Amino acid sequence: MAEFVNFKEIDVKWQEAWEKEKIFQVSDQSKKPKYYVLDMFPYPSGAGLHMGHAFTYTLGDIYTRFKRLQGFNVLYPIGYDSLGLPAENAAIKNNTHPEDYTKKSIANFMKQQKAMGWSYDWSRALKTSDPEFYKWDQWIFLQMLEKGIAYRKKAPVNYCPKCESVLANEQVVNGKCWRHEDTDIEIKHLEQWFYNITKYVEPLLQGLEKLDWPERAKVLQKNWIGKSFGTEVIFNINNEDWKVFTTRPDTLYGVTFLVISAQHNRLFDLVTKEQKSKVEEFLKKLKSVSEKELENLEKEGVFTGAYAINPLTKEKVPVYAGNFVVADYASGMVMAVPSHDQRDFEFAKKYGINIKVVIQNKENNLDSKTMQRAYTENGILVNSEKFNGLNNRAAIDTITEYLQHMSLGKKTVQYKLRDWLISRQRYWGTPIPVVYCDKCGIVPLNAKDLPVTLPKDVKFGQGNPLKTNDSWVNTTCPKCKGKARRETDTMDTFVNSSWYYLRYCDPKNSKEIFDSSKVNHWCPIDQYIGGPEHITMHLIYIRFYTKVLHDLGLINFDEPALRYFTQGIVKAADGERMSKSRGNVIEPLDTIEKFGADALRFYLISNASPDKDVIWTDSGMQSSHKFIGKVYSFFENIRFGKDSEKFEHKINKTLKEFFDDVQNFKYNVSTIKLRALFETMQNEKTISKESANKYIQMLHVFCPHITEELWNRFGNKGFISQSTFDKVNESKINLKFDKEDQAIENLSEDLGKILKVIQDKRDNSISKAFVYVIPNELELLKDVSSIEKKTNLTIKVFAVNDKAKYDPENKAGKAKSNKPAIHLE
RNA sequence: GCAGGGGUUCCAGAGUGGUCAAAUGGGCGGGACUCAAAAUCCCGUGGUUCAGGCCUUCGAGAGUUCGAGCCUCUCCCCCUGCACCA
Repeated sequence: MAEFVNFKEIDVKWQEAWEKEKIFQVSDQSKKPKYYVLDMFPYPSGAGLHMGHAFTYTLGDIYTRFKRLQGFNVLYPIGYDSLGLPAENAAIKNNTHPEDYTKKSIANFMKQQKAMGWSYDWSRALKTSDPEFYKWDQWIFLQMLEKGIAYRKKAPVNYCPKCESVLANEQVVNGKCWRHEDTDIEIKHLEQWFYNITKYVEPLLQGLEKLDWPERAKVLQKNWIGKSFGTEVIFNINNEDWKVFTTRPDTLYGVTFLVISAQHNRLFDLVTKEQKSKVEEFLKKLKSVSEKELENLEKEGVFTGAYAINPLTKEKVPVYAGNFVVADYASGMVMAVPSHDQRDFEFAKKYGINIKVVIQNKENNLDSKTMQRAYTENGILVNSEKFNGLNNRAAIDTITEYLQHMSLGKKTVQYKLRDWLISRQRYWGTPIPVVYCDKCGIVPLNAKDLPVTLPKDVKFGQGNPLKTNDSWVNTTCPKCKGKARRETDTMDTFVNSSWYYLRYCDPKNSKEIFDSSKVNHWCPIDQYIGGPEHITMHLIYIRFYTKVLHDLGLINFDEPALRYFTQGIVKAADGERMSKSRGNVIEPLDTIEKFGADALRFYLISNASPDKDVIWTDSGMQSSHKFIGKVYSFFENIRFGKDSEKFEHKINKTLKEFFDDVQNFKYNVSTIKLRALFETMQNEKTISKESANKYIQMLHVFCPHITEELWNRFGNKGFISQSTFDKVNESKINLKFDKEDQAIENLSEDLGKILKVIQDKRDNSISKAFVYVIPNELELLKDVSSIEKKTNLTIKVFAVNDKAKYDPENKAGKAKSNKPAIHLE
C-alpha cells in the first residue's frame, strides 16, 4: 500500500548514497562514448525552486539517466547564472549586498535541487559571479577587442529607466523592457560597447540548416536575423550622396518624397534653418508619444527643408523626418512611393504630397487623383521612361542593373539583426576590462592583470554603483602608467551564458579559459534543453560566441548544440501561470514532502508531451503517487521465478519501444507503456529477476529513488544509476502473443455484448460458452481463463472442423477469421 | 499583415492509411468491501439494440483510395512569435 511506503526516507537514503559515492562525477577519460546533456542553468533567486524548474530539469535528468543506462559516458553539469540585475535589485530591496544575497540563494537552490534527485556532476558546478569565472568573460572581451569584434560607438540605444541601464535590441519586447513589461524604452544617444554580431550574420543563418532544433526555434531565429534582398539607391541631397535601401526599385519613378528616421544621428545635417524649430518641436512631441502606446502610433513627419534628387528622373523631391522609420536598419532613410505603398500613401495624403502612378494593370486604370489606397499588386510599368511596358517583377532586376551600370546604386542584402550592445550601467555584472587614460585614450588591460574584480564597497541607489568607489575607479594606465579611470559599465549578463557550457568541460582551469582538447572531446552539446523564451536571446548569443571562439582557434566546432528541446510551462489548475499574486502556486518541495520526488517526477511527465504545457491537477498527482506505490509494493518482497514466453515477449517489446520513445522525448507515451506492462506483470504467475531488473531500469529514468532501493533489494551489485540496459532480445519478440491478446480481447468483447443483450431479455441462466474458431486460430484461444474469470462462464473452444465438438445449434458454420462463432447455454 | 504550431470522444492527451468508437490518466456512473465513509479493487462511460449488429463521431466542406482521425485542397477557429525593417 502506498501509504506505508516512506518515499521521503528512500529519497534521502539514496540521494546521500549517490553523493557519498560520487557516482555522477564524470571522467574525461572513458571507454564509453561521450554524451553531453545540458539544461540551461538557473538564475538563483531567493525564492528557490519553482514548479517550472522542477519540470524542465527533470526532463534533462531523465534524458541523462537514459543515456547513462544506454552505456554513454554522460556529462551532465549544473551551475548558476548568478550575475545580473535581479540579484542586484533584490539585494537592494532586502538591504543586503548582491554577493551575500547570491551566496544564500545558491545554497538554498542546491539543497532543493538535490531533493529532486537530479544527477548532476556537482564537482563541475560553477557560478558566473565567481571571479574565476568572469575573469574569462573579460579575457574573451580582450580577444574580441583585438579582433575588432568588440568596439565602442555612439549610437541610438535602448534605455530602460527602471533598470537604469541600456539594453540590447533582443531585450526590447514590443517597445518595452524584457524585465519590465510596463516600462517604455527610451532612445538615447550614447557611446557604448558593442559586439559585432552582425559580422556573423550569414554563419548564424546558414548554421541553422544543420541543427536538429524544433522548427519553431529555427524560424524564430531566421526571422530575428531577418535577411532581405534589395537595392541600395543613391539619392543626392545638397551635393552629398545618401544611400537608401529598397526592395522595390521597380517603383523608383514613383518616388515623390524621402523619409529619414527622426532618430537618425545625421538628421540635422539635412535640416534647414527655416525648418529647424519645426523639426525640434516634432522631436519633442515624439518623445512624449513614445511614453504612450507605441502600437497604434500614427505615421507622422515634418519637412526638413532639404530636397533629394531622384537618380533616374533627376526630379527634386522633399525629404521628411518621420517617426516610423527605424534609425539603425539599413541607412535609416527610405524612399516613399505613395502610389504603391500604403504607408507612404497615408503619409502623402496627410501632408499633401504629390502621388505618381508607375504600375498599371489592365483591369484597373489607376488615377493618382482619385485612388483611395495604394496599389500594391503587380502590373506593367508606366511613367517610367525607357522601362515602360515592363512587368514590374522583372523590372526589379532590370532597374537595379541599370543603376549599377550608372553607378547610382547596387544590389544589396539587409538584415534586421543589430550589433549586440553589451554595456550595462549596473553593478552586478562582469566589469569591462578597459581603462580611460587622459593620454592614451581607451586602453585594454593586459590579460595577466585579469580578473578585474567587483569592489564590494559601493553605494547602491543612485546611478551606477561602481562609480561610487573612487579607489576602484581611479587606477593607472597599463600603457603609460599615468592616471586613468576604469570603465564603470559592466557586461550584459548574457555574455556569461554564452560560453558557460565550455567551461563545464574544464571548470577548475586557472591557467587558461579551458583546455581545448577537453572541450573538443565533450562538445558540442548533444542535447540542450531550455525554455522557448531564450530562442531570440540566449540561443543567438551562444551561437555567436561559439563561432567567434571557433575562429579564434580555441574550439573545433562552430555550433554549440546539435539538438535542442523546448519544454512547456507548468500551469496551475486554473490554466493560468503559477504566481504568488494569483495564489495558485504549488511548491515542488511541499509536493516531495507529501508524495516523494519520484511521484512528482513521474507526474510531471505523464500528462502530455513535454514540449506542451502541463496543467497541474491534484488528482493527477495522486494517481502518479498511487502507481509508484503499487509498483513499489509489488516488487518489495517479490519472489522471482521464471518468465512466461509471453512475458518475455512483452518486456522485450516494451524495452524496444522505450528506447525509441525516450530518445525522442515521448516520455508520456513511455509512462503509459510502463503502466500497461505493470498490469501484465501483476497477472503473471512468476517473473524472473532479469525481467524485473529490466522493468525497474526503465522506470528508473523517471523514478530514480525507488528503483535504486529495489535494485538493492533484489540483491544486484552496485547502483542502478550506474547500470546499463541489456540489449533487446529480438528473438523473444513474437507477434503471435499480440495476436493472442487481440483474439482474447475480441472474444471477450463479443461475449460481453451478447451477454448484455441476453441478460436484458431472459434471466441470468447462462453459464457456458462454446466457441468455434477456424482451425488455424485455435491456438490463439488456448488460454481463455481470463475471460472465464471476467464473464463468469465456463468456456470451451473448438476448431470448426473438430468432429467431436459440441454444437447443438449448428453455429460453427458462422465462424469467420477473427470472428469466432459462439453458442451459449 | 507575415511566419510557425495547433483544432481528437466530459477534460487532459495518445494516435499519422485497414485490426479505431479511438491508448492512458482524470472526471463521472455502477458494483465489491464497510455499520457507514475514506482508501482500495472490479466494471462501465457516442447512440441505438437486433446474439457479437447497425448508425453517428476525431474544427467545416470537398477530394484521393477498395478503405481516412491519419494523405491532398479550400475554408473557419485557437495559440505563439515578429511586427511601421522600406
